[in-house]
Amino acid sequence: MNCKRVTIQRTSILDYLKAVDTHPSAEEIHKSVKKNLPTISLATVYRTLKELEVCGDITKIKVYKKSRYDMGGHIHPHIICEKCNQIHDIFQDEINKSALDLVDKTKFDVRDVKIIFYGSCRN
Amino acid sequence: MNCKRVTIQRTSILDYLKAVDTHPSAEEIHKSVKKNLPTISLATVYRTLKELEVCGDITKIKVYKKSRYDMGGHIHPHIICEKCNQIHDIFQDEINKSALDLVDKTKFDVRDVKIIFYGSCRN
DNA sequence: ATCATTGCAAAAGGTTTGCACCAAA
DNA sequence: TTTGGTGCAAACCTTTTGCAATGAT
Repeated sequence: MNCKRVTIQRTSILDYLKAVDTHPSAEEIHKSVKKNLPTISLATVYRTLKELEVCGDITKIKVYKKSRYDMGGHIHPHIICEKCNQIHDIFQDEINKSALDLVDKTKFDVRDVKIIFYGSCRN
Repeated sequence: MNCKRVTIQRTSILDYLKAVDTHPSAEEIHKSVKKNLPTISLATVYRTLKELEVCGDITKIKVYKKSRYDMGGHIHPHIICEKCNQIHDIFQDEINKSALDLVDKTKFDVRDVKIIFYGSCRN
């Protein structure tokens, strides 16, 4: 972590994010981390998540009103299932690449793409 | 409009959205429509926008905390300029199409894609 | 006359912030 | 010791909602 100080709160949050392959919300993260660190506050979770996002270590995905966080190693598209209300990762790099290739780079300096599909998974 | 009743509020909002080629927020829409219809409330703007979105007539784009609305005829990618903080339309249909072609449709029933580029425009 | 729509004000709900205290360096 | 991090509670801000009044059909 490229923070100035390594605290138990920060390492706990990061450990949790590393361990999990879902896309938890701040509240879910808070609830889980609290099990081993009962005094941690939601505010700290938000502050840490913001840092991690700015550093590019995690991706924030807005679903309805809540933000969900993804610590998947590299940027990839997601699909939001409107039936089960879950976020699924799509590990097809070509999608991101082809979008980046196609966009008109004479008009824009592109830094990042977020691609979100909406539909339903076949669970 | 496929609403049950045609009111001056609804037609005003729709007329405004049709006239404009930017991506106004609910507040901006409210402010503009108010000029000719001083009593219209923000709540009505939100209620109307929600209807239009459900009907598929407009697209909602979240930027930071606010929602912005796009009534562009068909779905297309957007780029959010991190310098001027504006949303620009990208009219390159191939981007959406290639994303839709690439995503694994054996696992998902895809209804819609939202593609947002982040970067800067060359203004 | 009916009942969807409106305006108002209050509530909701996720996220941020001020501040005093605490702890990593 | 210094100064960044934390917890708490209050504030924020956009969006939603309950309700009585209004107006389209």
